[in-house]
Amino acid sequence: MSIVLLAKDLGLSVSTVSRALNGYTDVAESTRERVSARAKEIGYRPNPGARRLKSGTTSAVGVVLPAASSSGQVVDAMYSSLLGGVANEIEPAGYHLLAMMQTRHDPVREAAFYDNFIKGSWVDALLIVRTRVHDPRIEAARKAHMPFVTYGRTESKEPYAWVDTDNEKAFHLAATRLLDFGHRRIAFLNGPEEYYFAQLRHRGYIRAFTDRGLTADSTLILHGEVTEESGHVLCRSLLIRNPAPTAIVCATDAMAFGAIAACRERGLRVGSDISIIGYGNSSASAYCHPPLTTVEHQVFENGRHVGQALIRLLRKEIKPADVHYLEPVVLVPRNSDGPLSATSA
Amino acid sequence: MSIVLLAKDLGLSVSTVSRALNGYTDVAESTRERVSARAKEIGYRPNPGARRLKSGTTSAVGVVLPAASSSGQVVDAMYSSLLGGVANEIEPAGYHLLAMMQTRHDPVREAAFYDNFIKGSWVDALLIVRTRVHDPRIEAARKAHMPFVTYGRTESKEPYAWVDTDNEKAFHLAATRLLDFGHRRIAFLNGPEEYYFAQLRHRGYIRAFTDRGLTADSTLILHGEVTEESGHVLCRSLLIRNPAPTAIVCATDAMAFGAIAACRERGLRVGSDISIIGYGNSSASAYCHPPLTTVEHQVFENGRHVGQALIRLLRKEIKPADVHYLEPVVLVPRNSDGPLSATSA
DNA sequence: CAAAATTACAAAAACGTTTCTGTCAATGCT
DNA sequence: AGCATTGACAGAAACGTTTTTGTAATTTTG
Repeated sequence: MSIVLLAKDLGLSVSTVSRALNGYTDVAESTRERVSARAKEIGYRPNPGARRLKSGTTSAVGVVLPAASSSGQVVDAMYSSLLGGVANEIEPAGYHLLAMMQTRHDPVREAAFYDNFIKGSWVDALLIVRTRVHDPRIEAARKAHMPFVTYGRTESKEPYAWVDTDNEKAFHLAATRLLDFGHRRIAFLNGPEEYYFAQLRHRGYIRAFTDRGLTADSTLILHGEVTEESGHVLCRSLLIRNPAPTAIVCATDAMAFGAIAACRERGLRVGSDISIIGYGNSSASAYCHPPLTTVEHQVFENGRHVGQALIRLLRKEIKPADVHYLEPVVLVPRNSDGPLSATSA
Repeated sequence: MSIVLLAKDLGLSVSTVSRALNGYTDVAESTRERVSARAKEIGYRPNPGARRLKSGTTSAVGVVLPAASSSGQVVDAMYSSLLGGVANEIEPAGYHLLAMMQTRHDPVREAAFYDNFIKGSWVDALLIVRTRVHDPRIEAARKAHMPFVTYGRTESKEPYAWVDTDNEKAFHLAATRLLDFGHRRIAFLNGPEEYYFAQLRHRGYIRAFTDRGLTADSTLILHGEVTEESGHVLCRSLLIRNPAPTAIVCATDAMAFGAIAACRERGLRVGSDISIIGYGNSSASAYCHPPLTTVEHQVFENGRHVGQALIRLLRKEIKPADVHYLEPVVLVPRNSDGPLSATSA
């Protein structure tokens, strides 16, 4: 069912039908209605390939799914929600989401991958996730004049479009809460150093100490994957120290679960003997034992902001320098932390 | 950089260059090498839109992300892994993954959605997830001659391509283990009835009883979303009964976490006072308290099988009737279950 | 009222491929 | 030698749109 058949059926020229369907002003309102009515009737759908060839646009936004760990087998579960939020916003605007997979954690191949993808004109815009402190992907997209939004920020001289959560404030809040409880030996199970979010969280954690004239003990800051496994081994290494930390703030709820398990193995009661704060407010965090004090993080909602930004960028309603969304931070107090007890001090 | 520039550069005709690049036999081996060498040199990439228009193929596989709950805001975290596995397999073959979002849980709109998508020739093949007992999407894809693989099975007279986990065996195993422990009042927190996986799990659970001449108490079978929240409220409703169940098998680890929380609220020690078995072997299941007895479920790996099936289907190397992959079942015993204690009996 | 402007449509080129058909030389066969 | 076959390439149409340009008829303007 092509446009030429539709035109023939209507007794109009192909160009008029095309212009009618695409909202041009030089077609009479009456014929426009006649055209769209008949189009719907016989189920005409413009061929995306032809449209794409002619107009040079793809109606697609690209994203590459990063493997969560070095194993390359896992994808961070968070991306389900993020992509869901993005798709939710871009689809009403006629865009689809094209997902690729980054199988290996290899900077050289990554550059070639992105280059191939951008130059191949597969998508009209890009969503860049898991931003690193210095991220070459941003330069690559800018050079190719490909609109993009990053989820997470990066160090860049040029302005760019980003959506992010307030990592610094979140961990400032968490550490401050623990300091208020009287804790001083507060460990920090952070994510991999190369990611910018880890850097920002580090900054917030440090600032909580300096804000009250204290200095953080840098030996209590550990880096690792944001998984239960990693949280478990990292926390174990912390607990055999002397003196051991009296509180731990974790980069994700998953890490916190691992840490809680490690504490339990040592006979420590989480919430009284030791305090633990997570991040993400995952649904599990409300049902674990003890219920986890954590920081709200609405990934689906952030995805919606990304999608909106993408659309407005594609429509040139806004400049990259003007799209910044910083998710506000809310701490969710539960029972995994508390005042420094006499015993642990 | 189009093929005509490349042809001009090489002093060959466009058709010869095209045929050289696409592996036709009527081009000399020497020229083929010359062409591909020069193509790589000047960075020629066939325009996907043009190729798509001419050949009618899109190099894309479609999948629609179902909203997890009726709220329509959440996407099941499992899909990250599944899509990761799929992408991992189809990308080396030159295919991408096109993801859409099903915002509403509405059968009528769903049909229109799929119809629009299939007819619109956006993708070469489809991945259908969250199969229901009777699933109209399968008939729609078949009618449109669109190759497809389902993740999860359905009731269908005609053969079709599917990848699934052995739901029936998994819950037969879990229930049998609890029966072996001496439990008889074994509740089942199942997923929504409309999904076929729930039906199969039900069947396995029932068969565990009948296999040893027992009959399951149907009032102990509850249906709900596969979330912590749902597991929590369902389990609570179970525990106020008299007599209460002495064991619970859950459709997912998440449900089990909710159930564990409900038990703890009632002062029940999970693993001795009451037994709980989950499903999925999520990373959290190993670190919660008590560590959860569960059933292995490798979603990424299943995704890879889906991807392979899709590729072989697209290459017509195999017929839909011949692609069936049933993930083997392995029970992971941990500490959340145990023998029926004298007190609870 | 003639000229200019506007309205509503049509013709045709173009996007960059793929593939069908054609051609010419070289080779094989009887 | 004469004819059919094969090998290696070229020409040209076609895929289904969008968009530039063109052109009548109608309306507005001075």
